[in-house]
Amino acid sequence: MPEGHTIHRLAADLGERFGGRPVRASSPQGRFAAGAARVDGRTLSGADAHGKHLFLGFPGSGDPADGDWIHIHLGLYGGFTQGAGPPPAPVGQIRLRLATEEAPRVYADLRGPSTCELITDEGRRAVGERLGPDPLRADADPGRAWARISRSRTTIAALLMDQKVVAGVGNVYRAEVLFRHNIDPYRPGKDLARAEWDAVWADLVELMREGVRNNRIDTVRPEHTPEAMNRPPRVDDHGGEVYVYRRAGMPCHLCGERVRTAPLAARNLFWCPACQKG
DNA sequence: TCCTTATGTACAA
DNA sequence: TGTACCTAAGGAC
Repeated sequence: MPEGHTIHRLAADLGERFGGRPVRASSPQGRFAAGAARVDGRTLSGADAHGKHLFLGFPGSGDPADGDWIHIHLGLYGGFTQGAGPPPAPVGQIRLRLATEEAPRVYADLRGPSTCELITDEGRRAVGERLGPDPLRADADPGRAWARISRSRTTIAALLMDQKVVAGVGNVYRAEVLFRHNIDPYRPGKDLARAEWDAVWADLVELMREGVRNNRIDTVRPEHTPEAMNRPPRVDDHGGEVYVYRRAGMPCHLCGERVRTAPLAARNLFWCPACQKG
Protein backbone atom coordinates (compact mmCIF):
# COMPACT_ATOMS: atom_id res chain seq x y z
CA MET A 1 0.00 0.00 0.00
CA PRO A 2 2.62 2.55 0.86
CA GLU A 3 3.66 5.51 -1.24
CA GLY A 4 3.57 8.97 0.28
CA HIS A 5 -0.16 9.43 -0.20
CA THR A 6 -0.85 6.35 1.96
CA ILE A 7 1.24 7.74 4.80
CA HIS A 8 -0.35 11.18 4.70
CA ARG A 9 -3.79 9.58 4.64
CA LEU A 10 -2.83 7.46 7.64
CA ALA A 11 -1.57 10.51 9.50
CA ALA A 12 -4.88 12.27 8.86
CA ASP A 13 -6.98 9.27 9.86
CA LEU A 14 -4.99 8.39 12.97
CA GLY A 15 -4.81 12.05 14.03
CA GLU A 16 -8.54 12.41 13.71
CA ARG A 17 -9.38 9.21 15.55
CA PHE A 18 -6.76 9.23 18.29
CA GLY A 19 -5.57 12.84 18.46
CA GLY A 20 -5.98 14.55 21.82
CA ARG A 21 -7.01 11.29 23.47
CA PRO A 22 -5.23 8.97 25.90
CA VAL A 23 -4.17 5.90 23.97
CA ARG A 24 -3.44 2.37 25.06
CA ALA A 25 -0.39 1.09 23.22
CA SER A 26 0.81 -2.49 23.11
CA SER A 27 2.85 -4.83 20.97
CA PRO A 28 1.05 -8.18 20.83
CA GLN A 29 3.88 -9.54 18.71
CA GLY A 30 6.43 -8.30 21.23
CA ARG A 31 8.99 -6.67 18.99
CA PHE A 32 7.94 -3.17 20.05
CA ALA A 33 7.01 -4.09 23.61
CA ALA A 34 9.40 -1.69 25.35
CA GLY A 35 8.44 1.27 23.16
CA ALA A 36 4.73 0.59 23.47
CA ALA A 37 5.04 0.39 27.26
CA ARG A 38 6.70 3.82 27.28
CA VAL A 39 3.81 5.56 25.51
CA ASP A 40 0.98 3.43 26.91
CA GLY A 41 -1.67 5.67 28.46
CA ARG A 42 -0.18 8.91 27.16
CA THR A 43 -2.12 11.37 25.00
CA LEU A 44 -1.51 11.42 21.26
CA SER A 45 -0.80 15.03 20.36
CA GLY A 46 -1.13 14.43 16.64
CA ALA A 47 0.15 12.56 13.62
CA ASP A 48 2.38 13.86 10.85
CA ALA A 49 3.95 12.53 7.67
CA HIS A 50 7.05 13.35 5.67
CA GLY A 51 7.44 11.31 2.53
CA LYS A 52 6.89 7.70 3.51
CA HIS A 53 7.68 8.32 7.19
CA LEU A 54 4.87 8.49 9.74
CA PHE A 55 5.26 10.23 13.11
CA LEU A 56 2.83 9.79 15.98
CA GLY A 57 3.32 12.48 18.62
CA PHE A 58 3.47 11.46 22.28
CA PRO A 59 5.08 14.47 23.97
CA GLY A 60 7.74 13.10 26.28
CA SER A 61 8.66 13.74 29.88
CA GLY A 62 12.11 14.98 28.92
CA ASP A 63 13.64 11.58 29.58
CA PRO A 64 14.98 10.57 26.15
CA ALA A 65 13.95 6.98 26.88
CA ASP A 66 10.33 8.15 26.88
CA GLY A 67 10.65 9.47 23.36
CA ASP A 68 8.45 12.08 21.76
CA TRP A 69 7.37 10.27 18.64
CA ILE A 70 6.64 6.82 17.36
CA HIS A 71 8.44 6.71 14.02
CA ILE A 72 6.92 4.26 11.55
CA HIS A 73 7.99 3.24 8.06
CA LEU A 74 5.78 0.67 6.36
CA GLY A 75 8.46 -0.60 4.01
CA LEU A 76 7.23 -2.70 1.14
CA TYR A 77 4.38 -4.51 2.82
CA GLY A 78 3.62 -2.95 6.17
CA GLY A 79 0.13 -1.70 6.85
CA PHE A 80 -2.50 -0.60 9.35
CA THR A 81 -5.86 -2.21 10.00
CA GLN A 82 -8.25 0.19 11.68
CA GLY A 83 -11.56 -0.53 13.30
CA ALA A 84 -14.19 0.68 15.76
CA GLY A 85 -15.23 -0.88 19.04
CA PRO A 86 -13.09 -2.95 21.36
CA PRO A 87 -10.09 -4.46 19.59
CA PRO A 88 -10.47 -8.13 18.69
CA ALA A 89 -8.14 -10.82 20.02
CA PRO A 90 -4.83 -10.36 18.20
CA VAL A 91 -4.34 -12.57 15.16
CA GLY A 92 -0.90 -13.02 13.66
CA GLN A 93 1.95 -10.58 14.02
CA ILE A 94 0.76 -7.21 15.31
CA ARG A 95 3.79 -5.02 15.95
CA LEU A 96 1.81 -2.14 17.43
CA ARG A 97 -1.75 -1.91 18.60
CA LEU A 98 -3.27 1.47 19.51
CA ALA A 99 -6.66 1.58 21.17
CA THR A 100 -8.86 4.01 23.09
CA GLU A 101 -10.71 2.89 26.17
CA GLU A 102 -13.31 5.62 26.21
CA ALA A 103 -16.08 6.10 23.67
CA PRO A 104 -15.89 6.29 20.79
CA ARG A 105 -13.69 3.22 20.98
CA VAL A 106 -11.32 2.79 18.09
CA TYR A 107 -8.22 0.73 17.45
CA ALA A 108 -5.43 0.50 14.89
CA ASP A 109 -3.15 -2.50 14.29
CA LEU A 110 0.23 -2.17 12.61
CA ARG A 111 1.72 -5.19 10.84
CA GLY A 112 4.95 -5.76 8.97
CA PRO A 113 6.56 -2.30 9.15
CA SER A 114 10.24 -1.98 8.34
CA THR A 115 10.55 0.60 11.13
CA CYS A 116 8.59 1.11 14.34
CA GLU A 117 10.64 2.92 16.96
CA LEU A 118 10.47 5.54 19.67
CA ILE A 119 12.46 8.69 18.88
CA THR A 120 12.98 12.17 20.30
CA ASP A 121 12.35 15.53 18.65
CA GLU A 122 15.99 15.54 17.67
CA GLY A 123 15.67 12.10 16.13
CA ARG A 124 12.73 13.27 14.14
CA ARG A 125 14.63 16.27 12.82
CA ALA A 126 17.39 13.93 11.73
CA VAL A 127 14.93 11.84 9.73
CA GLY A 128 13.56 14.96 8.08
CA GLU A 129 17.02 16.17 7.16
CA ARG A 130 17.65 13.00 5.17
CA LEU A 131 14.54 13.60 3.05
CA GLY A 132 13.96 15.76 0.02
CA PRO A 133 10.89 17.96 -0.46
CA ASP A 134 7.55 16.16 -0.17
CA PRO A 135 4.90 17.21 -2.71
CA LEU A 136 2.26 16.67 -0.01
CA ARG A 137 3.82 19.07 2.51
CA ALA A 138 3.10 22.78 2.56
CA ASP A 139 6.74 23.52 3.45
CA ALA A 140 8.12 21.70 0.40
CA ASP A 141 10.59 23.51 -1.86
CA PRO A 142 10.75 21.90 -5.32
CA GLY A 143 13.83 24.03 -6.02
CA ARG A 144 15.81 21.79 -3.68
CA ALA A 145 14.92 18.80 -5.81
CA TRP A 146 15.75 20.69 -8.99
CA ALA A 147 19.18 21.54 -7.63
CA ARG A 148 19.91 17.81 -7.38
CA ILE A 149 18.22 16.74 -10.59
CA SER A 150 19.70 19.41 -12.81
CA ARG A 151 23.24 18.44 -11.78
CA SER A 152 22.85 14.68 -11.98
CA ARG A 153 23.80 12.23 -14.70
CA THR A 154 21.55 9.63 -13.02
CA THR A 155 18.36 8.77 -14.88
CA ILE A 156 15.25 10.72 -13.95
CA ALA A 157 13.53 7.42 -13.13
CA ALA A 158 16.16 6.63 -10.48
CA LEU A 159 16.19 10.21 -9.16
CA LEU A 160 12.44 10.19 -8.60
CA MET A 161 12.81 7.07 -6.43
CA ASP A 162 15.58 8.62 -4.35
CA GLN A 163 13.95 9.89 -1.17
CA LYS A 164 16.76 12.39 -0.63
CA VAL A 165 15.72 14.05 -3.91
CA VAL A 166 11.92 13.84 -3.62
CA ALA A 167 10.18 12.33 -0.61
CA GLY A 168 7.07 10.24 -1.00
CA VAL A 169 7.25 9.22 -4.65
CA GLY A 170 7.31 5.46 -5.18
CA ASN A 171 7.22 3.07 -8.09
CA VAL A 172 3.66 3.84 -9.18
CA TYR A 173 3.91 7.63 -9.15
CA ARG A 174 7.33 7.44 -10.77
CA ALA A 175 6.09 5.45 -13.76
CA GLU A 176 2.88 7.37 -14.12
CA VAL A 177 4.18 10.91 -13.82
CA LEU A 178 6.91 10.22 -16.40
CA PHE A 179 4.29 8.85 -18.76
CA ARG A 180 2.02 11.84 -18.26
CA HIS A 181 4.86 14.15 -19.25
CA ASN A 182 6.17 12.05 -22.15
CA ILE A 183 9.57 11.78 -20.50
CA ASP A 184 11.88 8.89 -21.34
CA PRO A 185 12.64 7.32 -17.94
CA TYR A 186 16.28 6.81 -18.93
CA ARG A 187 16.94 10.47 -19.59
CA PRO A 188 19.64 11.89 -17.27
CA GLY A 189 18.32 14.36 -14.74
CA LYS A 190 20.58 17.11 -16.04
CA ASP A 191 18.90 16.89 -19.44
CA LEU A 192 15.53 17.93 -18.06
CA ALA A 193 14.42 21.49 -18.66
CA ARG A 194 13.43 23.53 -15.63
CA ALA A 195 9.94 23.93 -17.10
CA GLU A 196 9.61 20.16 -17.41
CA TRP A 197 10.54 19.65 -13.77
CA ASP A 198 8.16 22.38 -12.65
CA ALA A 199 5.36 20.67 -14.55
CA VAL A 200 6.25 17.25 -13.11
CA TRP A 201 6.30 18.67 -9.59
CA ALA A 202 2.98 20.45 -10.00
CA ASP A 203 1.50 17.23 -11.34
CA LEU A 204 2.84 15.22 -8.40
CA VAL A 205 1.27 17.69 -5.99
CA GLU A 206 -2.08 17.26 -7.68
CA LEU A 207 -1.92 13.48 -8.21
CA MET A 208 -0.73 12.74 -4.70
CA ARG A 209 -3.35 15.00 -3.12
CA GLU A 210 -5.97 13.08 -5.01
CA GLY A 211 -4.30 9.89 -3.83
CA VAL A 212 -4.73 11.01 -0.22
CA ARG A 213 -8.38 11.89 -0.83
CA ASN A 214 -9.25 8.59 -2.51
CA ASN A 215 -6.72 6.42 -0.68
CA ARG A 216 -5.57 4.96 -4.00
CA ILE A 217 -3.55 5.99 -7.01
CA ASP A 218 -5.44 7.12 -10.11
CA THR A 219 -3.49 8.82 -12.83
CA VAL A 220 -5.52 8.63 -16.05
CA ARG A 221 -6.98 11.89 -17.29
CA PRO A 222 -10.77 12.15 -17.58
CA GLU A 223 -10.65 11.60 -21.34
CA HIS A 224 -8.75 8.32 -20.85
CA THR A 225 -10.90 6.64 -18.21
CA PRO A 226 -12.42 3.23 -18.99
CA GLU A 227 -15.82 4.85 -19.45
CA ALA A 228 -14.50 7.54 -21.77
CA MET A 229 -12.52 5.04 -23.85
CA ASN A 230 -15.04 2.22 -23.66
CA ARG A 231 -12.56 -0.29 -22.28
CA PRO A 232 -12.83 -2.55 -19.23
CA PRO A 233 -11.68 -1.02 -15.94
CA ARG A 234 -8.44 -2.19 -14.43
CA VAL A 235 -8.79 -4.89 -11.80
CA ASP A 236 -5.69 -4.89 -9.64
CA ASP A 237 -4.93 -5.00 -5.97
CA HIS A 238 -3.33 -1.56 -5.94
CA GLY A 239 -6.68 -0.16 -6.93
CA GLY A 240 -6.45 2.75 -9.31
CA GLU A 241 -6.58 3.50 -13.00
CA VAL A 242 -3.12 3.95 -14.48
CA TYR A 243 -1.40 4.29 -17.86
CA VAL A 244 1.61 1.97 -17.56
CA TYR A 245 2.24 0.67 -14.03
CA ARG A 246 2.10 -3.14 -14.07
CA ARG A 247 0.74 -3.09 -17.62
CA ALA A 248 3.79 -4.72 -19.26
CA GLY A 249 2.95 -6.24 -22.64
CA MET A 250 -0.47 -4.60 -22.76
CA PRO A 251 -1.28 -1.90 -25.32
CA CYS A 252 -0.69 1.72 -24.36
CA HIS A 253 -4.03 3.47 -23.80
CA LEU A 254 -2.92 6.33 -26.05
CA CYS A 255 -0.94 4.82 -28.93
CA GLY A 256 -1.44 1.05 -28.73
CA GLU A 257 2.28 0.28 -28.45
CA ARG A 258 3.10 -2.47 -25.98
CA VAL A 259 4.04 -1.17 -22.53
CA ARG A 260 7.57 -2.20 -21.62
CA THR A 261 9.16 -3.15 -18.32
CA ALA A 262 12.73 -3.35 -17.06
CA PRO A 263 14.43 -3.29 -13.65
CA LEU A 264 15.65 0.16 -12.61
CA ALA A 265 16.74 1.38 -9.18
CA ALA A 266 15.87 -2.04 -7.71
CA ARG A 267 12.27 -1.88 -8.93
CA ASN A 268 10.35 -2.77 -12.06
CA LEU A 269 10.02 0.25 -14.29
CA PHE A 270 7.12 0.52 -16.74
CA TRP A 271 6.89 2.86 -19.71
CA CYS A 272 5.60 3.29 -23.23
CA PRO A 273 8.56 3.49 -25.61
CA ALA A 274 6.48 5.30 -28.23
CA CYS A 275 4.92 7.98 -26.02
CA GLN A 276 8.02 8.52 -23.89
CA LYS A 277 10.80 9.53 -26.24
CA GLY A 278 13.30 12.31 -25.77
C1' DT B 1 -0.37 -25.98 -0.52
C1' DC B 2 3.47 -23.93 -2.53
C1' DC B 3 5.59 -20.30 -5.19
C1' DT B 4 5.90 -15.62 -6.75
C1' DT B 5 5.31 -10.94 -6.32
C1' DA B 6 4.68 -6.28 -4.13
C1' DT B 7 3.19 0.88 -3.74
C1' DG B 8 10.60 0.06 0.21
C1' DT B 9 15.08 0.64 2.05
C1' DA B 10 19.39 -0.55 4.58
C1' DC B 11 23.38 -2.89 4.49
C1' DA B 12 27.28 -5.97 2.92
C1' DA B 13 30.63 -6.95 -0.48
C1' DT C 1 24.74 -5.65 -7.27
C1' DG C 2 22.81 -8.82 -4.23
C1' DT C 3 20.45 -9.94 0.02
C1' DA C 4 17.69 -9.42 4.09
C1' DC C 5 13.77 -7.78 6.23
C1' DC C 6 9.08 -10.59 7.28
C1' DT C 7 3.48 -9.81 5.54
C1' DA C 8 -0.38 -10.79 2.44
C1' DA C 9 -2.49 -11.88 -1.75
C1' DG C 10 -2.91 -14.13 -6.05
C1' DG C 11 -1.97 -17.79 -9.17
C1' DA C 12 -0.28 -22.34 -10.34
C1' DC C 13 -0.79 -27.00 -9.21
